[in-house]
Amino acid sequence: MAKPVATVQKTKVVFMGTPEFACSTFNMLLSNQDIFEICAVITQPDKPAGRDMEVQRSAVKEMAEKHLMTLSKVAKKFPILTPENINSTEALRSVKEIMAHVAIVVAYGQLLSAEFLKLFDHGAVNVHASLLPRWRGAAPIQWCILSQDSVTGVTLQKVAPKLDSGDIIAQSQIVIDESWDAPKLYADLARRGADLVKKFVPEYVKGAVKPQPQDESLVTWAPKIKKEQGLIDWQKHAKIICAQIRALTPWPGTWTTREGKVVKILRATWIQYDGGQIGELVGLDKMNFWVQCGEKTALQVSVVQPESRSRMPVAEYVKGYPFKKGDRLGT
RNA sequence: CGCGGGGUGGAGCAGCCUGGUAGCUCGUCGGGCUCAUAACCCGAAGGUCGUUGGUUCAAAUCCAGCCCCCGCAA
Repeated sequence: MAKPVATVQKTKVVFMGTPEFACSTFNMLLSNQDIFEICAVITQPDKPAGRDMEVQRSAVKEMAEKHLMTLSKVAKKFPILTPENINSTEALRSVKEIMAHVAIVVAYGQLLSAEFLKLFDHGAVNVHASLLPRWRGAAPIQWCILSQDSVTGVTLQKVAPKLDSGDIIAQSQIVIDESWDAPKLYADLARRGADLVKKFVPEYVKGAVKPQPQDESLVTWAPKIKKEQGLIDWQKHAKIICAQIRALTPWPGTWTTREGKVVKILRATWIQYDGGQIGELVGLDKMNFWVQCGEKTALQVSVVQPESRSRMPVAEYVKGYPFKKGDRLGT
């Protein structure tokens, strides 16, 4: 019954990734070591982060170290590399010694030079959280939701020196609606990305799939999100504000101000309404409050987070921070 | 020692600066009103004020340490 595993040619890979998003693919590699031989893991160096600036390791490094600890002393282990600059001559030299077939890159966090890509027989492949050529760049998931796209997906591309411009090996599509927020889409695309890697990387290495070039006329960009993008502009259509709330969670969040203090809005829907000034509180009940937005719409808010406080339903928020009709937000 | 905000009956807050009866909006329980109510009226229960120690005749309130939560920054 058992397959003669030893006769199967394993794909020798170097895995490169950093945050949570990369862990799905990494985990897939760990549990498919009959197909993939993990020669090394490369991730971003530990950095001070969080409150008190404690040094923290990346999600991938944490997972890798936990995995290594479960192995017996004689088991074959892979090294974890955390170069400050992956393109430095020093880093290039140590990666070259690994002699892997291909690098699998998922949200690694550093651009890869042409020199680096030459270190592998088949270069590097990358999981990107959009349907390239749409949303090249650092924050495809957020921009996709901000733009209210109805279809998105994940792309497996051959890494080119120019960011996200590589030939497409495979894609997986998904239809999304207003029920999708960034964390949900992250989780879904991470899983789909892992599936693509499992299915297509061995094929690609064998030369069984021919990567297709991207249509440069359809390129759009998804630059890194800036904190200021979370500030609500009440002039906008409430639908756009809803998209903003779904796209920018959990970071940087979407907020307005009330009497000089920040109030994050964590959950909201919208309605047609025209009866107040922009940013004015136009309605209030036990569970929600409504704020006048642009284009005859209003935002119906149900969950908020006041400055220095935890998130809470509006039902509780209004007990401690009483509202009355006509109050203004965002001033 | 990166910066700042906060921990007060079951929930959300005020009170702290200018020490000395525990307050507000709700919820809960009992009663009333109503065809009815997440409505209204009457009444009641429920709090070691995060924790440890200090100052004081007296600490939620002032001082020091510790624990936990939140935001900024990365």
